[in-house]
Amino acid sequence: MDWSALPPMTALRALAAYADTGSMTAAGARLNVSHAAISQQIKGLEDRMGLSLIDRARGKGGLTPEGHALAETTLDAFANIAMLSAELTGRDAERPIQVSTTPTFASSWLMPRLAGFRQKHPELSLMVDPTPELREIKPGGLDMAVRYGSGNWPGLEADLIVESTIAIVASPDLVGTGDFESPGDLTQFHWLQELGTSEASEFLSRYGAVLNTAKGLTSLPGNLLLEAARAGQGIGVAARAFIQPDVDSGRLRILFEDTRNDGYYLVYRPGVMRPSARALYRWIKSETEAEFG
Amino acid sequence: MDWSALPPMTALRALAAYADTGSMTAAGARLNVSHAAISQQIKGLEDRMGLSLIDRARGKGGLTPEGHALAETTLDAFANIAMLSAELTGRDAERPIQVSTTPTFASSWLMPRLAGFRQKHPELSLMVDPTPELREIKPGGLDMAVRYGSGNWPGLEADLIVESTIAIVASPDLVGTGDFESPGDLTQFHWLQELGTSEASEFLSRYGAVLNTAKGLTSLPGNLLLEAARAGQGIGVAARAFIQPDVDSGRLRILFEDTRNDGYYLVYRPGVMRPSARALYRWIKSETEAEFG
DNA sequence: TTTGCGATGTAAGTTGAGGTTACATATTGG
DNA sequence: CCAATATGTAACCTCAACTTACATCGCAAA
Repeated sequence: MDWSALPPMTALRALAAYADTGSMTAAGARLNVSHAAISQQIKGLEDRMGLSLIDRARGKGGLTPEGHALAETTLDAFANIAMLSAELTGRDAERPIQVSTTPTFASSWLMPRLAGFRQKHPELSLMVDPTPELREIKPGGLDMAVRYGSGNWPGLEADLIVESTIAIVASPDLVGTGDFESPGDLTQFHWLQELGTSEASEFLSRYGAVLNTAKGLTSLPGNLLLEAARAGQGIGVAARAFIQPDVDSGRLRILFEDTRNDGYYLVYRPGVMRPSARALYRWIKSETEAEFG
Repeated sequence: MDWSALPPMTALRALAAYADTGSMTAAGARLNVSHAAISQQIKGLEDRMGLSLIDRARGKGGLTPEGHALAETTLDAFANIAMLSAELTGRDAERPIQVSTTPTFASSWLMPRLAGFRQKHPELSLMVDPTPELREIKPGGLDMAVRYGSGNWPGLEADLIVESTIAIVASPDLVGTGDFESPGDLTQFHWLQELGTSEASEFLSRYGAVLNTAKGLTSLPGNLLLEAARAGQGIGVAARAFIQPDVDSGRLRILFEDTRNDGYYLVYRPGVMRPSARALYRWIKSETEAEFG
């Protein structure tokens, strides 16, 4: 790392503020300095780098592509630092814990038990975001996420909390009690597909190549899929761990089971976790250990 | 963005240099300041944040977890800025263009045509890195990458350059000329698996669940897979686009073809691209357009 | 066209953050 | 126990980054 290549931070800050506000005067106000300071800083930066950063021809607020790129990168870099430092100093203690989970995990596991966490930590507030895709986990944003997979998320820590294969299930009312040779034999039935979540979608999208002669396919959110399968409306693909009650009671049969033993992981950034998030982390770990471990 | 929450940059720089070198004296030397300056900056930062960043109990170079986290984030943030600014000022004009591609694309498409690029731009130097995993594309590192997928890489631009499905292929000498109902019917043959690259590995890892009763499976790099398949050593999984010659000449038969129409994408960061990289970008686009588009 | 106003550029002077030097105070290995 | 080496602290210094003041520009209303 060549520190001497770094432009002065004050100048970058001025540029970022200018990009953000669209005017020197406003940028000055934002940073609690005069407009002249902004003007001088930006000019100094342009001199130093030997290229123009703001586009003086157009109406106000114009940046050249280079200026825009530099402002973006700067803003991003500074924001990361600001968020982390807010976390470390505890200035964000009251900010809600933010967790993203797959819809299935949220409805099948988390929601039923949330009251227990609330009771244990009444002072903490929590935001649960059940979305298919994993968004970025970073200081100031998501604290952690629950994802289905093999535990390999580059740059992130991942603790296995619930081991579970993927199972192909159906109501006995639909498929009877006989055996099937391969998933291909099930093409005579209607299929239920989960809307793009990590548990089943890849599995299905691959089998889809084989099953595309099927009798049709309904896509619906994960929490409704099991209900539909129980009602005999089709063949469903679901995480094994959350259908045991249905199997025990005979409402669902497991027709095939993936041999790969993936599972639900608690995913988070390496390093220090803020206290409120750590409380949730410990609670999820102990609850799942008590239940599955 | 709350600018007032930002710690002073000089203090962060001092901390990062300390983390990097493991000593105040060395950090001072690195930044061309005295050791006392480092000491004062770090102490000031600790005061301001209200927590200790360096671990004075242990042997030298010790950072607390908080200090470590802050130093990491700072280093990353500064490095991004430094790299971008080097690009913008053209100070890295002579640095080689760095491209990462999948092994298959590198051996089947890029390598045979590289001489053409060298001839057109003799002054540019190029580093091709054929690796399965997509590493981070950022200023100062990778300029662009060629990946197989559906074109959805969050935060990155991706231009489709070669459309291609995934095909299951084999030599007629091995499987004869008859038809097969489903991939499951091929379990009687030996399979050739590509070593964890994006083209075929996910496809295969899913079918693996069905095919795990197979007669065995050989894993080998992508460029050798086709040779082995031609020689009748097993069933192979490969990108459709690069086996046309083999199909035409009768060396390989296509047994199944994925219905999903993914392809090879040229992946890069949004924003300005440095001139040398832009030259390669344009060359790849025009070559692939002439050939496939 | 003139007038007025808001934004930006430039010059000159001021100030405190960030440096220095100097010295005191650990810590370590021979 | 004594160099030798690293870190903490104090007192002072200096210039980068600011301010204020004024010139300039573009534009819209009179």
